[in-house]
Parts: sequence; C-alpha cells; structure tokens
Amino acid sequence: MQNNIQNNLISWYNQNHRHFPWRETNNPYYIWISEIMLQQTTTEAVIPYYIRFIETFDTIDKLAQAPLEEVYKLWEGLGYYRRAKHIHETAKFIVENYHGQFPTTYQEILKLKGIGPYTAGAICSIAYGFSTPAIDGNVLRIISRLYALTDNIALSKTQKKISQIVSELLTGYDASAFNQGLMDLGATICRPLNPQCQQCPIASFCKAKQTGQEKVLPISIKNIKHKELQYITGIITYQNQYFMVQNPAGLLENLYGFVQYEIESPYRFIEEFEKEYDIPLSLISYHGQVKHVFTHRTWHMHIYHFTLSQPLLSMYELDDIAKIPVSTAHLKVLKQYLKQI
DNA sequence: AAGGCGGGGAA
DNA sequence: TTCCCAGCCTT
Repeated sequence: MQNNIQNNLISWYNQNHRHFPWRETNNPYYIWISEIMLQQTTTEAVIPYYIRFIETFDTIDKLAQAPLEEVYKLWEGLGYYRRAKHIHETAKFIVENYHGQFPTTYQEILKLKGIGPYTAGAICSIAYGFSTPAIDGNVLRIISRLYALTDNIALSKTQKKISQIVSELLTGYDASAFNQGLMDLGATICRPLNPQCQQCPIASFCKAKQTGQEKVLPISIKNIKHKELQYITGIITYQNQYFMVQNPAGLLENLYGFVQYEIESPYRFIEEFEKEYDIPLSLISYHGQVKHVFTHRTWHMHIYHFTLSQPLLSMYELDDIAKIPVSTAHLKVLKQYLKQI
C-alpha cells in the first residue's frame, strides 16, 4: 500500500479510532441525529443524549409523531435548541415526502432544515460511503497545518478552499474512514493546543511541522462582541405554584423560565409586571445572584421572590417544572432559590 | 459577510 | 479568565 496521506490516515483510523454509540450503525437516521447533536458540542456531552434519544424515537416515524415539547425535553441542557426544532420539522418532512425513508442523495439531504454542508457531507460519507468532504473545525485546523495555509479559517472563502482540497484528497478512498479519521486526529493528536506530532500518522507530510508553525496555525480571527446584562429575575409564586413563561423567538426559543426584566430594582420589576400582566405583586425576599455565560453575552440574574394574591395561567408545581423544558440558566436560579428557603 | 444561537470542559 | 467544540440560519 502506497505511503501517502490518505492511506496513512485511513489505516491509523481503522486501528485506533474512538468508540461511540453512533459508530455502531450505518443507519442514516441515527447518523443524522448524532451529527446534529455533535454540532458545536463535545462527544462526551452528546453520548447520553444520543442514547436516550434513539431509545425514545427508534424510527423517524415515531419522532415525527411526537409532540415538539417532548423533543425539547430530551434536548434540555444540550444547548442550541433550534436543532431540536429543526430535527422534528425535518422528521415530519421526511415522512410526508420520502415515506419515512431518509433521502439518499447529497443534494436532497443538503436541502433539509438544520443540515448544512458539513452535516450533509458527514451523513453521505458515513451512512452511504459517498465521496463527500465534511469540513468542520478539526478539518480546517488539520488542513491549515498540513499545507501551512495562512488564510483566516473564520472566512467562508477559506472554508471553500479547504473543502476543495479535501474533496480532491479523498476521491478514490474510503471517505467514511477518511472523514472520521480527520475528526479523531483533530480531537486526539492535531489538537488546537499542544499538538502531539510525535504520534501523528501524517506528520511526515505536514508542512507546518517541517517549518515549525504547528503551534501558530491555523490562523483564526473572529470578532465577538460580548455583552454583560443585569436582570431582575422573579420567582413568582402563589401557594406552592410557580409562574413560568415560554420564551418567544430568539435566545432559548420555546424554553421555559422565570420572568426577568433588564432593570435595576425589584420595585421597577413590580411595575413592569403589572404593565404586562395587569396584576400586582408583593415583594418578599432577595436570594442572591446567579451568573450564566453564553457565547455572546453574560447574564447576571438577581433573584427576588414575589407572591401573587391570586393564581395566573401558566403556574407550575415543582413536579410539573420537571416535566417541561427549562433553560440551564433558570434551573440554576431555581436551585439557588430552593437551597435558601 | 456578519451576527445570533448554549453549555460545558480544558488549560 | 479564554478558548473551542463533528455548524446552521437569517439578514
């Protein structure tokens, strides 16, 4: 066998690859679910969610028939909740348009909601063996180092260039092993920090290593503006019931949480609440603050307990709260509140 | 092309 | 603290 990048990577993968539940199947439905969960999410975090999800919905048909709320509940804590919405919508689409069978061409798969170039390429190569590249953060880093590319990998132009390079590399080879080999190489050896070049199966082809740039590449320049926001977060109760609301479109869409306003005083909170719900609140106590960090912003949530003189719609006892999807930020708030009472 | 969208773990 | 993770969608 010829000593080249492809063969070295593929045989390294076949001998050393990591074991995951989604690697025990070629079922395109299961591969799809795993790839969606793995978007911007570490493998360890995904494992329990993946197992529970395919146990609950072992066919596309069952997923399509489930209420959206049940899908959200299974997604609770995993983040990027839009993915759960897209999966459910796409399952229904597949039942209606493909008789419940996952589509079998790259072009059809790419059109599905929530599936972009990476995921389409991954599903096609892993489930069907097609020669499609799957360009993720690992691949951008590995290819940048392998060819000592100094382009900014945050630019879509660079991503297209690297996709073309990978496409030419994997043609004629086992695309499933090649693509997954790149993922494992990126996760275990060609890591962002401290790459383990002495263990790398393709180190002899790596231009970055030859020129001593393996710790400098890839070039990745992103502009992220981070905002700090202060909230009054209201634990609003009537007897043993808590008032919770479902988020509108945007951050944490459709997840439940406590009412919170970006204001500076619990007395302003009462005014805002009365404006919105036309009912007065009594301020009872302060329960400290909880910090929650998102990619683009940090929430400082100052927790106050208020009571209602009569119940509202959308009130939940603790047992009910356990059944609805709640954002991690507000679960933290609830936990801190309960600890102090 | 740029910004929005979660949460957690590593260093 | 900072970075980044098997990215996608909307504007």
